[in-house]
Formats: sequence, structure tokens, C-alpha cells
Amino acid sequence: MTFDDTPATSPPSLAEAKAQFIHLWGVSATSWGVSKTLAQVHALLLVSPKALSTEDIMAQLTISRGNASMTVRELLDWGLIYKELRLGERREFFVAEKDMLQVTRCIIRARKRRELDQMKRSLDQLANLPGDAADVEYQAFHSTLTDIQQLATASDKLLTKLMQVERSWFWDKFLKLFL
Amino acid sequence: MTFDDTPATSPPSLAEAKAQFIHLWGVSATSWGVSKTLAQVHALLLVSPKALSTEDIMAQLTISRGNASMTVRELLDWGLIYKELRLGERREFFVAEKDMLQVTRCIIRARKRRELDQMKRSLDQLANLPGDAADVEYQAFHSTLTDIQQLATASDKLLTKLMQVERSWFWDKFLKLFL
DNA sequence: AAGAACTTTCAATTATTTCTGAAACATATG
DNA sequence: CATATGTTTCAGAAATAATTGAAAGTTCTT
Repeated sequence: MTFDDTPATSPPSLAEAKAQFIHLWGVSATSWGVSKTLAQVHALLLVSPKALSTEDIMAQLTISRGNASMTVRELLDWGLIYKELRLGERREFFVAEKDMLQVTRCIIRARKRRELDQMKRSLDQLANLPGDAADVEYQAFHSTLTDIQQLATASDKLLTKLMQVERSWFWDKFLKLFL
Repeated sequence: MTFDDTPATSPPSLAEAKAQFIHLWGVSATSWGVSKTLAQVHALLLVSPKALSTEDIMAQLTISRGNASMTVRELLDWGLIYKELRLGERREFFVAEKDMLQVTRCIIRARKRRELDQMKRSLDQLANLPGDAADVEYQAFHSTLTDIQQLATASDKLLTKLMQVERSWFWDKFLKLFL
């Protein structure tokens, strides 16, 4: 990526805009409990028309080999990037899933599994606690837990539906229905 | 707290269950970029039938006065708890909003304002970057940014609708439509 | 206006998370 | 099998974020 010296008043170069987008994606991720590097590697690949090697990623984001390796592996787990193998090349290249509907599905799937499903198990256990229905302390606990459980179940079902939804249905029916 | 000698196999006492819930809420919050203490104070008040003072909160969660004060303030900002003032009492008591639909609205409102709205502004700026439509690098950048923008706009509208939705509509129509 | 009761602030400390870099590991090639 | 090329691991370092606690601030009471 070339260095460039344009004055502050002109529109940013493509390289600058990419850097800004990568930065933005990193900052946003952080406030949703996702590691900055994970998001930045994702952003870099999202705006890259061709597959990048680990070396490319290290160089562009100035991160260590270890970090790049771990991060790429996690993105593969999420399903947000793919390996691209080339004949006669030892090293691996990576491309991002570019379809944002698909990206959304991956993110919902991963986070639902990791956090919502786990939480529902704990809630089920706690909400079943037997107790004295006349005790105001017990009542407060039990009714709050039940309400949260209900909300968790509703969220779960909604997210499951959203993941399964067809592209055409999504853009045609769903959006027009609500928006 | 009362004397209790039950073996490990029996159901947990109410106090234990509350502690577990508070812990669960704290852990879950952490993975969504929300501070542990914020969530734990919220959880404590959610399962407390009566309003608690700052002292109560400090004691139950063993946190410092400063932490309790800051956290309570932030929960007030989110709209998740209310002050309860008592005649002839200097100190303030706090109660949680117990209605989980309302709680959901507060959380959506706060996070949308803080993160989504801010992000949309940045995206608008970046997606407008002029460039050479024949350049594959530019194309990749521009089309990805446009897609993300579209997704952000759709999310925004959906969240706005969700916040405005009536309770009856939500439980009757929305859920039955999808779930 | 001085003291009591309570709240807020913030610099310093502590805890947690993330990242680095070098060594170990894997695999292809001469 | 020795070397070259590339990947993974993980203990310690560095960066970030959360928390404390004591001092300053506020408000009520007499």
C-alpha cells in the first residue's frame, strides 16, 4: 500500500478510507465485546478484492504473526472468512464472505451459540428454584427470572427464524412489512 | 442469613440462587461489552422486591462507594433503575424497572444511540468516497461499504420499530407471526 | 454558620484482556 | 534426511479497563 501526502482538505485517498473503515470496525467491535484485531482483520478482508496471505495481514495491520494466526483461525470458526489454496503455493490465502446477509447469519449463529444458549441453560436451572410463594423475596426472584426466561426464549426463536430466512423473503416481505 | 446445613445435593437457598443470578448477569454482560458491575447492580435490584440504598448495594456486592455511585448513575442514565426518595430520609434508594419489555426498550435505545447512530454517520462519510469505477480496489471498497450501510439502515429501522411497539401488539401479533 | 449525612469525583492502583515473539511443529522439496 | 517455507502455540509483556478510597462537594438541620 503506497504512502500518500495529499493535503487535509482533499477527499481521503482510497488507502486512507480503507484505514478509516478498518479503524471504525475495530472500535465498534470493541463496544460489543469482540476483540479489536478480530474485527480489523475482518474489515481488511471485507474491502480487499483479492485473497490475502498471513504476511499481507501482518503487514497491513502491523500485528504479530501469532496474533494474525489466531485471529484468522477464529474468523474461520465464525465462518466469516474462507481459506483459498493455490496450486504450487505453500502458504494460505484468505477471502472474506462478502455477502452481508450471510455475514449477519454467521454472527448471529456464533453469538447465539456462545452466549444465548449458555445463558438459557443457567436461567432454566435458576427459574425452577422451589420456594414459598408467600415470601415476597422469593416472589420477586421467581417472577423476574421467569420473565427473563420468556424474553430469552422469544429472542432465541426470533434469531433462529432470522438465520433461516431466505434472501428474497428477507428483502421483499420482512423489510416491507416493518419498515 | 439463616442457619443452613443442607447437603450439596439439595436445591440452593434463595440467597445462593440470587448470587448465582447476579453472577450470571455479570458474566453475560461482559461478553457484550457491558461492565460487570453495571450488570450486577442491575441484577441485584431486579431481584430485590424493595428499594436499596447505596450502602445496601455496596454491602451486597462488596464494591466501593465510588463504584456504586458511578454505576447507579449510569443505570439511571440507561433508564433501567429509578430513584426512590423517602420523606425524612437523606439517602437515596433505588428500584429497578421490572417490566422486561420496558427493560429491553431501554437497552435498545441506549445502545442504538451510542453505537449504531455513531457508526452510521461514519459509514455515510466513507461510502460517499468518489473514485474510479473501473478500479477493482475501489469497487470492492465501495460495494462493501454500501452493503454495510444498507444493513445498518435496516437494523436501525427495525430497532426503532421494536422500541415503539405496544405491549399487546408485541405479544399478540409479532410473536405469533414469527414464532 | 458549623456540623452531620450523604454523594460525587478522580488520581492511583489493581485486574483483565490482548498481543508479541521466539520456539515448536508441520509439510514439501532437493 | 536436511533445508526451506509456512503455521501454531503460549508464557510473558504491554495495553486497556475497572475499581478503590480519600478528599471535595452538596444539602439538610439546628
